Order: sequence, then structure tokens, then C-alpha cells
Amino acid sequence: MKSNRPKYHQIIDAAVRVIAENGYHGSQVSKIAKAAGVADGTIYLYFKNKEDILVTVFQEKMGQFIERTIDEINNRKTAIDKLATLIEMHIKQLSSNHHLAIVTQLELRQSNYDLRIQINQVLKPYLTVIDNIIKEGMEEGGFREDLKVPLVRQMIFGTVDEMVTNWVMKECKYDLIGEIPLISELILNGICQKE
Amino acid sequence: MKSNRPKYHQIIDAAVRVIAENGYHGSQVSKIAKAAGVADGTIYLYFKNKEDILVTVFQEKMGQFIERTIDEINNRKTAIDKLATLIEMHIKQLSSNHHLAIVTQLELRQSNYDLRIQINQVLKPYLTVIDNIIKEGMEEGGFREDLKVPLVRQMIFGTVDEMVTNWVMKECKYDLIGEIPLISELILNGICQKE
Amino acid sequence: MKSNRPKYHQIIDAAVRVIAENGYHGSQVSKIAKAAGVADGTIYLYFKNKEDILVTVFQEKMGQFIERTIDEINNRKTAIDKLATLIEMHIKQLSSNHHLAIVTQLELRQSNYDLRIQINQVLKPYLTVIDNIIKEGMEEGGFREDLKVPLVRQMIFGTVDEMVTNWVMKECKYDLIGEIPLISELILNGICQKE
Amino acid sequence: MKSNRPKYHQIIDAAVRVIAENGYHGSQVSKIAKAAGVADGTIYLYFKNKEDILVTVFQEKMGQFIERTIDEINNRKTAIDKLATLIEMHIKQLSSNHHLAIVTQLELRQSNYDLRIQINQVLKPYLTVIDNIIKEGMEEGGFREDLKVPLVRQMIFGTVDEMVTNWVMKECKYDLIGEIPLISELILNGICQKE
DNA sequence: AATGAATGAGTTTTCATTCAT
DNA sequence: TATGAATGAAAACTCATTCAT
Repeated sequence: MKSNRPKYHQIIDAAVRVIAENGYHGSQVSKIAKAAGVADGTIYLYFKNKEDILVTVFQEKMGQFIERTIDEINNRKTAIDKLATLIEMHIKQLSSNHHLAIVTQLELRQSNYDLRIQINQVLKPYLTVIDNIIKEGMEEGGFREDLKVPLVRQMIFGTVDEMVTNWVMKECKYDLIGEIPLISELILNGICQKE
Repeated sequence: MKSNRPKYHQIIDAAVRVIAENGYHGSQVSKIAKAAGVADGTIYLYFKNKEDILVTVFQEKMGQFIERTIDEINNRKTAIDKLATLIEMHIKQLSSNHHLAIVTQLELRQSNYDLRIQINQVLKPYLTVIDNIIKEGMEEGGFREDLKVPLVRQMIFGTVDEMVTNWVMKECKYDLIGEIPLISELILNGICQKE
Repeated sequence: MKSNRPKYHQIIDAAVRVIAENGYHGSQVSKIAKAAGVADGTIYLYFKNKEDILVTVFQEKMGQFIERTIDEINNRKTAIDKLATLIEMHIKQLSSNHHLAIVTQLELRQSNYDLRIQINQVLKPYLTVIDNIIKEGMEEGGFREDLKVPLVRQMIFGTVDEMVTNWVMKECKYDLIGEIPLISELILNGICQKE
Repeated sequence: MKSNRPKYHQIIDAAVRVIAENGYHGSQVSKIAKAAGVADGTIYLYFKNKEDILVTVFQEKMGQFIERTIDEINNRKTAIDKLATLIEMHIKQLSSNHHLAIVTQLELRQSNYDLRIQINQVLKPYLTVIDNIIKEGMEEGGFREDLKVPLVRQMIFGTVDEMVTNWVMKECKYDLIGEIPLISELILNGICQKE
């Protein structure tokens, strides 16, 4: 299996670094190969083509991202706690890895339509996690009962995503982690039962 | 002034059409020229380069977009009404022009970093409009007093933008306009004073 | 129409020269472009791709070849005269243009299957000319009446083609034109009525 | 001696199969290795390089081809019989092995100039056999006395070769063996004494 | 102002060959 | 002997931009 061999991860990590530093269009395959310390042709032993590198980068990194988020969420009892945890994890994980944040928020979105479709596939499980929290919250009674799940999910994801993107475009110059409580509160306010 | 000559708008409108139909990477200058009924070289009498066409497309179209939004907002009294109107206008204007929606939500985002920066410049006045509504709402007392303006603005814009993008990626197959009241309510819930 | 513009023929003639001198695989598009005195990209204004250059070279040159042959044949009365003229024209035309002979006898045959099919299409009218002479000869009574046309045509073409190829592979060092009478006689002997 | 080891013939036979099925340019070394059931690197223990495989294929197969032809010819008395036998053997041997026919008539000719030169070396003994039959025939009196040996040999080889090539290009769809008597007669007519 | 033919820089990908195991 | 992962050179083609008319 290819993903067990060390060069596989060498290449993926090099790709994240190179794309973050040079932008999507400035990241020639030869540049990634050099950064990974392999020959140009070696790339093609592990990846079908250049686009495949990008999809795989997203799959691998997003996979870990989602896994860690789920692990953390499972330790929480209420939907409110879970949602707050998801928001916190989302922001913390991207805050702690500037390169990855640049790639996911800016560079990967410059890809063509087909690649975007594939990226959305990878994202789907994450969106499902959000959906489930919303449903749970409505059942528990912590959230309002009249929520339309897809709309709320789009609000949650759209808000957090926009905030991370803004932060990246401002060159990560301010502290995003400190704003997590405010962001959580803002989102939760819109969907929690008013007592 | 260039924008008075007829070919200027011919080219811009052709660009929107061509990009919506062929995607960002399938929109060669020669294709836009052909669609506009002018020679390739003529493009360069009106625009500095290809990027300039794209920025201008966004400026012109977004300019109208913002203008119409402001006009409509000025007829409203309270910040709550104004914000609801902004959300409504945002969705209605993009809902009624699929080509433009495809270009703004999908294709233009595939551009390089520099173009994205310029696009953000164009968006700034719109974001300022949102900021002002928020401030007004806090002063009036309609909104909570402890809001952090940039955060709230990012929530509002992020939510609406995400919803339009989702709609476009689902090929505009469902009715987004019908969801405006729910979206407004969701957003306003998070920021209004609880009585 | 592309074939009226001067660069079209510049490129075709350069291609013949370059291929004859460097061989099929040594003839990069950039080399042909340089020899033609045009930019690499210009090639693609006139030809769909590299293979298209080769097919066109063959079409243009073979077209003239066949035309001249037919013109000359039309001045002869009997099938025997016509066939002798065809053999003479075939050898004379290739003998007088070493570059073209190298390309048709050696280099063009190194092409892939698809190109070979196309080349055969171009050759078809020539083979038909031969077929018609054979039929005429049988009707006139100059040739034996029991000839199988395709077989005889393959003998004629195979013999002449092999002789030109041998001559090219020996680097055109001996006089092929001087052997025309012997070649003609050899071929005619096999197919003429014995008195 | 390399040719005693089993993998040597495995590789050669695999090469014929792979080239016949995939064409000259579709026959990568790795594909031949796989078909032969050996590792890529193993190929280079038996052959200097890719070209060497091809030359060897031709040498081995043509060697057998010529050997069998000579064996058969030795059983004939007159030059006329010998020539008829050679023509018959040539066509029968290629007719009975489509893969080999495809390789010798089509694919191997797509090779570069150097390989073609080497292939001609391999063919030389065969051409000498033809030459000797012609000389014998002239001495015996069966053939005309004024024949120019190289010319006649080129006619014989050119004719038969062209016929086999035509048959292969028509995908071996008609019966070539049935035409052997006609072909022989056609050729012999041109060179035999007229009584 | 308008044209459109010409330019040429720039990049992904393939595949014969090597060599450490 | 045999392996097969790794190498890296090499080339067709696109398309934004120019400039002579």
C-alpha cells in the first residue's frame, strides 16, 4: 500500500508547505518534488497527477482534522457543549497550522470545478457531524425545535469558515483563538431555546 | 472615459457569460473577445490585461449590487429592518442572475491571490454597510450592546455567502428566496436583545 | 484559407528538410519552427498537432507527385507506355529530391498506426491509377488477360517502392534513373502477352 | 551463454506478443517485463537496452524463418522450383503467425534509423539466398541470361513483402496462401526464358 | 480605434535505465 | 541472479499579449 511508504507522506507534507508558500499556481510539480527530496518522476509513483496530490493533501489533512474533532466531541454530553467544542476545534486546529490554513482557506479554492467537487466529498462527513449535533440539540431541547438543519449547518460552517478565511487573509496577524467564546456565543444565541 | 464606449460593456457582459459557461480556466481572452464580437486586440484597448477584465467585472457588477442594496436599505428605519433587507437583497439579486452568481461564488474564487485581494477591496464598502447597520442597531438598542462588530459582520456575510454558494453548487435547483425569512431570523436571533 | 498564406508552405518545406536531416524522432516541433523561421506557436496556427504536419507534408507532396504522373500518363496511348511512364515518373521524381525520398521511404514509415492509415488514404488515388492502367492493358490486349488486378498492382508498387527504398538506404549513392528501362522491362515481362 | 537461460526466450516471446498487441510505441519495457513474468531490471540482465530486445526479436525469429526456408529449398532441384518454394515459405510462415507478421511488417518499421540498419543486416542472408537462386537460374538456363541480380532480387522481395504488408494492414482478413501460385507465376513470368 | 496573425515562455508527464538490496 | 523503487531528461502544446496594418 502506497500510503505506508515514507515518501508518500514526505510528498504530502512538502506539498502543503510549497503551496502555502508559493500559492497554488506557483507550485510546480518539480518544486514539490524538490521540497520533498525526491525526483520529479517519483511523484507519479504515488499520485496519478498533480490534481491528485491536492485531493490527497486535503483528504489526509481533513481526515485527521475531522477525526480529532469527533474524538473531542464524544467526550461532551450536551449538544450545546458539542457544538462549542466543534467550533473550538475547528479554529484551534487551523490556528495552530498556518500552512494548512492557507492551503484550505485560500489555495485549494483556486482549483477547478472537478477538484472542488472532490473536496466537497471529503468535507461531507464533517457537515454530517454538524447536522447530527443540531438534530441532537433539538431532541434534547437545548436548541429551538423549529430549526431547519441544513440552514443552521450552513450558518455554522459559513460563519466559522469566513472567520478563519478573514484571519488568513489578514496574514494570521491577530489572535483568533481568543475570540472562540464570542463566536460560540454568537452562533449558539441564534439557535438555543430562550428561557 | 472608457466606460462610455459601447464595447466596454459588451466585453464585460461577454466575460460574465463566458466565465459562467466555461469556467474560469476555460475562459481564454480570445473566447471572451469572440463572445463580445470584437477582435482579441481590442480587449487590450479597454483593459490592461486579463486580470483587469475580471476585477472590472466584479467592480461593475458588485457596484450595482451594493448601490441597489443601499438604496433599499435607506427606506428602512430600524437596524433590524435594514439588516433583514440587506440579507434579502443579497440573496434576491444573486438568485435572479444565475450567471453572475456562478461567477462570484465559484469562478472568481479560482483566481490567484492578487486578484482575490483586489476583489476584497471591492467588497469593502459592502462590509462597511453591514458594520454600520450593526453599530446603528447597538445604538438604537435593537441589537445586544456587547457585540463585536467585525465578528458579527463575518457571521452575517459568512452565513449568507455560504448559503448562496451551496445553492450555486447544487446548480440552483432549489428555491433560495423562500428561505430568506428563516435565514434572517436565524441571524437576527443571535444578535438581537432578548426581551 | 490557411494554405494560401506563405508561412504554411514555409513550414511544410522546413518540415521535409528537418525530417530528412534529423529523422522522424529527431524532428522536434521547435526545430521545424526554427527552420521555417517562425515561432513554435505559429506552427499550431496552421497545423492541429505534430502528426498533422506529417500528414500534410505527405498530402501536399504526394498530391503533386500524383498530379504530375497523371499529366504525363495522359500523353501516352497504350497501357504499356503508360505503365512504363508511371514507373519512370515514380523513380525520377523521388530521385530528383533526395530529402523528399528520405521522408517518404524511411521517416514517414516510422509513424504510428493511425498516421499510417492516413498516409494510405493519400496513396489510394495513386494505386487506383495503377489499377486502371492494368485494366486498360487487359482490355487492349497488351497485357495478359488473366491478371488479378490487386496482385499485379502490389507487384508493381512493391517492386518500385523497394527499389527506391534500397537506393535511399544506400544513401542515394548509385544512379537509379539509369536502371529505369531494366525495371520497366522486368515488370512488363511478367504481365505482357507473349507473342 | 545467455540464450540458454529460460528467461531469455520468455522475454523475446513476450516482446512479440506485447508489440503485436500494443504497437511499437505502446510497448514499454515494463509492459514486456510484466508479460514475461520478470522484473523490469531483469530485462537488462539479458539485453543491453530496449533496442537490443527488438533487434534480437528480429534476429531470432528471422533466423528461424530463414533456416526453415533454406531447409525447404535444398530439397528442390531447379532454380524455378527453389524460387517458387521461397515465395511459398515466405508467405506461409508469416500467414501462420499473425503476431509475428504484425511485428515484422508494421511495428518494427516504426523504429529509428539505427535499428532499421541492424534489421537490414539480419535480412542480408535472406537476400543472399534469393541472389543465389537467381544466379543459379541464369546458369541453368531456366531464367533469362540478361538479368541484373540486385534488381531482380528487389523485385522479388519487394513484391512479396508488399503483399504480406497489404494483407496485415487489411487485418489478415483474406486468404493470402491461396494466392501463392498466382504470385509465383507473376514473378517467374518476368524472369524466365520464353520458349 | 480596431484588427488578428504572430509570438514564445512555461509545465506536466512518461519511461528507459540504474542500483541498492 | 533477480528485484522494483527511484531517477530525471526531454518535448508537445497553450494562450496572454503585442504590433504592423
